[in-house]
Amino acid sequence: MKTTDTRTQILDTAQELIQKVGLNAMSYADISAAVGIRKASIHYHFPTKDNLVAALLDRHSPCFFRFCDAILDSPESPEVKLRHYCGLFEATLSSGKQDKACLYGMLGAEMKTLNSPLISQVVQFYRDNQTRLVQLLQQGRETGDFKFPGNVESMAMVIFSMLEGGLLITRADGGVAQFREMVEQLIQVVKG
Amino acid sequence: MKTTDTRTQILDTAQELIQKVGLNAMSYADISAAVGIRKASIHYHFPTKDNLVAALLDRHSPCFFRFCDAILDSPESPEVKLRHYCGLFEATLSSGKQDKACLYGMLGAEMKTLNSPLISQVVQFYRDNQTRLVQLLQQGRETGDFKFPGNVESMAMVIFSMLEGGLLITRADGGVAQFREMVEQLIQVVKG
DNA sequence: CATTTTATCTACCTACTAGTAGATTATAAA
DNA sequence: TTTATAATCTACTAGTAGGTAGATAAAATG
Repeated sequence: MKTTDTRTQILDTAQELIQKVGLNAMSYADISAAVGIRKASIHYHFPTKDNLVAALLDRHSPCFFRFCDAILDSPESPEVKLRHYCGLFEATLSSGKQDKACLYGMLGAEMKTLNSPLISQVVQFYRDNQTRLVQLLQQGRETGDFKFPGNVESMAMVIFSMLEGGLLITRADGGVAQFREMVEQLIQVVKG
Repeated sequence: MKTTDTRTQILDTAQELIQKVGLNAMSYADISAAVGIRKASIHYHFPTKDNLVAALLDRHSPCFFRFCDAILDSPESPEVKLRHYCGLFEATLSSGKQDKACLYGMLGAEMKTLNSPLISQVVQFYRDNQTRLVQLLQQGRETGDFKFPGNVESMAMVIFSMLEGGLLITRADGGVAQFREMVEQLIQVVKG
């Protein structure tokens, strides 16, 4: 019955706020109110906002790709793997009050207000996803499950852009049902 | 050689700033500095920030869909029309220092900090695009130019999400070249 | 020319931002 | 028990946010 340590509570709260309203609209005062400690205590754990966000991404990225690679390394068919991969994004949207978008999607929109270390972390996330998708599409082509024209790299971009954009758009209108429909359409297209 | 009127200059500057850094990171002071007038003068033209953004969207949306409908009503083939439609998005990315994303994409990310009249305007833009895309895809299917599985509505969502997400992602990494490659891949897929 | 309207200005307000200094409490080690 | 460390607090700073009051200048109107 031990309570989560403060540092983790701060990170959890910050992440939720960023996914909801964005980094620029989230303040230490907001976190303070949500966690139930004073602003200065947050500065004790994370001296600057940049420290906080960097720590957030350092924590999130390995976690996401652990899930991701578990899917890729599973004995399922490429189609099922792709479905599960897209499910990682859907999970973001369907969690809570359905008001959260992808953490890196939000930061991508606010990219020009970030300083370079953070930008690199965000860009790296995009590239790492691209790599995984290329791998998965290649696999599907070899097994004959996937039949689509063009090259796997371009197709991976199509898919990743669609997932990131789809989260933002269906959050605004249509919700998780629309998102699912969109993913299903994508899979039909990839199967050819 | 007449100079653009102040109101227009304010709107132009605000739009550019929002597309670059987002609404929450843009201030009246920023606009003031760029246009070369005092903050209070901006408040004369647009009493509140909400007024400004509403005016911005009121101006932008008709303009965008005039372009959009000109493409749809042209005598070109569906494939060429789709290419031109995607070109409207590419134009945003390739303009200026290649640091601008879609106006409505940025506002979509910041949606939860907007108040409802603005939210409606953003959502309407998404729906209006969806409508146009459905129309275009239907047309292409009838002429036999487009051959893709599933229904046109879902495919329209795939395309629009990809365009919005693609702008954000390629702005961060890859630039307009990557964006073009992604669009080309999409068109191959739609042609079947 | 006199008056009104439009547009801009200076100077300010209140609320909030990230961040700091230093006192205080709790925990753990000696 | 004493001492050091870790974590929290109160109270503050300087800067910026959106927004307002009221003076002033410029343009149009009678």
